[in-house]
Amino acid sequence: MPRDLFIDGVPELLMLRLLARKEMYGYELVSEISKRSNNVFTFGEGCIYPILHRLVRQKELSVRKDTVSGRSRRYYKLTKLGTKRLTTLETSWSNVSRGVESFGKELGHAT
Amino acid sequence: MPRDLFIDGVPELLMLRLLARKEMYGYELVSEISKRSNNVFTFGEGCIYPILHRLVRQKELSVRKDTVSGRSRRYYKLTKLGTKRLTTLETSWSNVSRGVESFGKELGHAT
DNA sequence: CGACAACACCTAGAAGTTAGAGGCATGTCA
DNA sequence: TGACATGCCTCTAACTTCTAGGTGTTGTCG
Repeated sequence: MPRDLFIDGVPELLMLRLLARKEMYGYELVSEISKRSNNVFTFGEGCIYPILHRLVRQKELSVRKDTVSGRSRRYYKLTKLGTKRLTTLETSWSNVSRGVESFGKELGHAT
Repeated sequence: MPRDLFIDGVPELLMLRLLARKEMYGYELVSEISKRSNNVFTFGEGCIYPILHRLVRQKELSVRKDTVSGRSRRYYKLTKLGTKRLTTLETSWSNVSRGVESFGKELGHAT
């Protein structure tokens, strides 16, 4: 089965949006994204974790280890760089989104 | 340099939208997309041609050779399969687009 | 004539992202 | 004890776009 189109970059954007509000752990992000999007976006853990690791590597997220009821968790939080990254992604998304929409409109209104 | 985000599938979508109106040739598509999008999207030939070839391979486009003022051109046109493909892409784009927007609104990220 | 831009097509390979499958370990509850 | 949900992680495959090149023709300008 071919991968879903137009998804490129969306997981990262949604993750950063959530993390901009409060720190969260990986598993939590997975279920929160599904829930908040009404199952429109159902990214698995194999999708979320690599992105998390990359963002940490790029110093856009910071990690805090904690243990809750015997289970170790890694809480991720935005750094200043991460905030900039989010802004960049929002701008980028906005450009592409409006670009595609207006492209469609131009074609629809032409006679 | 990292690849542009959120672009995945967009070239194909725009190409199909244009080809749904009239047959066009590769070089024409390249410049038309740049022009129509006010240079928001500037896909090079190396991006357009492989997609064209794949769509023909999948029988979603048909080709017609022609020679205009001494220059040979390959005109591409949508087949019935191609029309279905366009519908699929439009739906897919719509889902992702609305998903991201509503996800943003819930969080208070309205622009 | 000779050089050069514009036109028109094409390929190969790299880069980057998501998806799937699976492996661990812990705590709870019947 | 066994079954199950929670929570973390890795590896590999698959997919798409992008860069950088290559080929050949036409028209133009000095």
